[in-house]
Amino acid sequence: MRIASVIVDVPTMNTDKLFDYLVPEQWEEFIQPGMRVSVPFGPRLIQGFIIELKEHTEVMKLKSIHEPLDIYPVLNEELLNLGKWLSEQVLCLKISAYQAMLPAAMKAKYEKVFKRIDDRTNPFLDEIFGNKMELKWDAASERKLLPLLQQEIKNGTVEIKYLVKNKANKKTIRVIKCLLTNEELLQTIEGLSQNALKQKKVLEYFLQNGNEYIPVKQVQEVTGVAPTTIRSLISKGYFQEENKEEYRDPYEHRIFEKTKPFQLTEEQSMAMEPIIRSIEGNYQETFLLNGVTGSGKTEVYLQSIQSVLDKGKEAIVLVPEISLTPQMVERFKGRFGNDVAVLHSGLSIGEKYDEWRKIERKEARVVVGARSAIFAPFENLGIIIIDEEHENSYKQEENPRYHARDIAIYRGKLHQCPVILGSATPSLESFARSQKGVYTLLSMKKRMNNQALPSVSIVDMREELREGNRSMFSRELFEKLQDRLSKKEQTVLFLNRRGHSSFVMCRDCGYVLQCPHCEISLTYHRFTSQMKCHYCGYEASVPSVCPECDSEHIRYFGTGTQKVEEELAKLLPEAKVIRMDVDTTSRKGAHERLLQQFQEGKADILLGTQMIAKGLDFPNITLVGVLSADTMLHLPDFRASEKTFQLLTQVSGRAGRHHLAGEVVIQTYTPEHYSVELAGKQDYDHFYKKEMMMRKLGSYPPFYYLALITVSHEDLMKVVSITEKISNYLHSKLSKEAIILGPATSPIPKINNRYRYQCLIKYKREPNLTQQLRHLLEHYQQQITSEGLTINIDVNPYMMM
DNA sequence: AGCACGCCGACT
DNA sequence: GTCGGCGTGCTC
Repeated sequence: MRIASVIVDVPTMNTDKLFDYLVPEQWEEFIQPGMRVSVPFGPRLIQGFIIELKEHTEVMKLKSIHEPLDIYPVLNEELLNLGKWLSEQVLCLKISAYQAMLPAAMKAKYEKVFKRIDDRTNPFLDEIFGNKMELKWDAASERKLLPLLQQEIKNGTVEIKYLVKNKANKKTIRVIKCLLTNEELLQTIEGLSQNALKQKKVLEYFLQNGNEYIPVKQVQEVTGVAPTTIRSLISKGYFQEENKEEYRDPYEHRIFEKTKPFQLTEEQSMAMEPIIRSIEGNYQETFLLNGVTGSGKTEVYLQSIQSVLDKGKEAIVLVPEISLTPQMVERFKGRFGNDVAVLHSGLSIGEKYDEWRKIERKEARVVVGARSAIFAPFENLGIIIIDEEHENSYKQEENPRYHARDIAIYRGKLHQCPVILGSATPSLESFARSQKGVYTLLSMKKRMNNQALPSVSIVDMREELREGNRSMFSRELFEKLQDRLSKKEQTVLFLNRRGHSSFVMCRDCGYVLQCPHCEISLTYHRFTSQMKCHYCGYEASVPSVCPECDSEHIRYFGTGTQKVEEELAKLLPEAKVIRMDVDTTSRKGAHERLLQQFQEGKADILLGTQMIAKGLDFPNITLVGVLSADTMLHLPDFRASEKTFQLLTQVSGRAGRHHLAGEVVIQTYTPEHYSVELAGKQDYDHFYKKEMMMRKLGSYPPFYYLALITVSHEDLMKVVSITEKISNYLHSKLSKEAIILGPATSPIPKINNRYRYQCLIKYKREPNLTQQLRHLLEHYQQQITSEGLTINIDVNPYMMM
C-alpha cells in the first residue's frame, strides 16, 4: 500500500501541512514526489503537490488520489527542498512557495458543473440541460437555476462534478502525414475524377514535400483548399492526422545576428579568471562584479556562460524586469541562439509556460529572466548571474517575500557553482560583504575603448529661481538642449514621476486633495482629468474651488512627464519628443516600439521615468538631463540616499557610451546632499564610506538585519493594541541586543479603509527569530480568521511600507 | 478558500 | 411554524 503526502492548494495556516492520500493501484508504479495531483478535499476536488511517498500513516480515514495532473514531476527533489526551506525562511505557506516556483499556467483553475445522472427522459431537465449532459455552475447561477438544481440533487437526478484544470495548456497544432508512397500518390492523382481538383492539389503538394508531418494550416495556405477537402482525404485513409505540441515563441519573427566572443580587455580578463577557476574547480564562490557603466560586464557574463556550457552545465541570468529589453535578449540569443529561454512578465501565461517547458525538457540551457527565473528547473547548474544586483525588483513584495539573491546563493551552494552579482553601483549590503571577504570583489573601473565617463554638472535650482528663472529647465540644461537639437544629437530627459502634476493644492489655505481611504495625496492625471489614488485606485474629479475655504486658487503642483512634454512643445516646438512612462508603454510591445523609434533617430528627445535609466545604449545620445534629482531623496526610507545615488549614476551612464562625448546635467534643490554630489563625481567608494556611516548611526543594514511586522484592520484601536502586544511579546522573547521599534503608524497609514501599524525589529543575531515569529502568527491565528485581522511579516524588507 | 452545519430573525 | 441570514470549524 502506497501513501502520498500532499500539500494542498488551500492558502491558509491550518491547511499548511501534509495530507495523506492512498495511491490507487493503477498509478503505484508511476506516481512520484513533485507531481501535481487532484485530490478530494472535503466535498470538493483540488490540486496538490506530492511531497513524499511512504508506506504507513497514522491517519485512519484515508481517501485516494483522484488523478495525477502530470506525467513527470514538475518539481524535482532540489526544488521540493528549496520550497520547504523558502517557506521557513520567509514565513510563508508551503503552497505559496511551491506555486511561486512554477509558471502561472500550472496553477489550478477550478470548475464546477452539474451532471445529469438520470437515464429516463425528464422534460424539466431536458429543458435546462438542452441536449447536453453537463451544465456549468456559473451558467446555471446566471439563469437562476441553483435552487431548482439543488432540488434535483436531492432527487438524485443530478450531481455536482468538480474539475481541476490548468490556467493555460500546451498549444497543439494539427499536422498530417501522407501514408502513400510516391508511386501510390501518382496513381491516386491519376485516378481522381476531373472535378476533384482541390484534392489533386493537396496530393501534388505532398508529392513535392515528401512524407513528413506538415501542419494542416500550412497545407491550406499553400494549396488554398478548404478544411473539408483535407478531412475527406483523411477519411479516405490517405493521410494520418495528429496533434503536435508547438511552442509559442515570443521571438518567432526575429532574427538574431550571431555574435562571436569579443577580445576581452585586460580588466575583463582579470575579472573572468577567478570566475573560470570556480567553474572549473566546481566550488561555490560569490563574486561581486563592480564595473562602471559601459565597462563590458555583459561580455564577461557571456564568456563565463560559454565555459559553463562547454562543461555541459546550465546557466541562469537574472536581469531586472525593466531592463529585460529586446536589446538585452538579443545579446544572449545572439551568442547562444536556441539554447536561450526567456522568462519575463511581458510574456503571456502560455508563452511563459512554453519557455519553462523548454528548460524542463532540456531544450534550453541558458535562461535569461526576471526574479522568478531563479527557480528554473535546471539540474546541473554551472553559474548564476544577477545583473544590476542592487535593483529592488529582485525582492518580491508579496508572499513569498523572497530575495532572488538569497535563492541564488542557496542554489549555488547546492550545485557548487559560482554566483555573480554585477553592478556599477552595488547595494551597500553586497559591497559590505565584499569588504568583509564574504563575497569576492572584482572591479572594472574603465569603460571599454577607454571612453571617458561623461562630464556631470549639478545645477542648483534654488539659484535659478532666485535669478528669476521659473521654468522647469535651468538655463544650462536649456542651452545644451538647443545645442543638441542643432547638432542633431540626441538627449535623454529623466524624471521619476509619471502623470501630469503630482498633487492639487489650494494656494490660499494649503489644502491638499487626499484619498479618503488611504490618507495620501491624490495624483492628477491629465488624460482622464481625474484625481487618482496610487494605492487603492480611488478616483475623484478635480474641484474648481477649494473644498476647505472655497477659494478658486486651487492649483496643480509638482511636475510629471506629461507636463514636461507640453512644456517642451512650447519652448522647443521643432523638437520631436518620445515620452516613455507607465502610461505610454502599458500596451504590449509599446516599450520596444518607442525605443526602436528613438534608436532610428525619429526623435530628438527621449523623456521618461525609471524605465529609461537602464540598458539604453544608443550611440547618438550625448546629453542626459535629470530634471529633479531630489524627488526620491525625501521618501520615508532609509535607502533613499542609496537609491538616489544609484539612479543618478545609472542615468548618467546613458550618455556618451560610443564615439561622441557625453554630458550630464543634474538639476536639484539640494546640491549639497552627498548622494547628489558624489553621484555627480561618479565616486562610489566615497559614497559607500559616507553612507555606511549614516547606516551605522541609524542602526540599519548592513550593520543590523531587519524584520518588519505590519498589522492592519478597520478598527484603529484594535490595530494599535495588537501591535503593542506584539511589540511586548518580541521584547520578552528576543535577546537584549535586538532593537524593537514601534508600534508606529506605517508610512502608508491607511489603505482601503484599513489602518496600518508596524513594528520594526533590528537585530544582529537572533537564531530563533523565525521560530518566534511563527509562534506569533499562530498565537493570533484565531483573530486573523475570525476578525479579519492581517499580520504581514517581511524578513529583510526593502519597502518599508 | 469553500462548504456544511448550526443557531436566531422576518415571513407564509 | 419554516426559510434563510451568516458565524464557526473542518478538510487526509
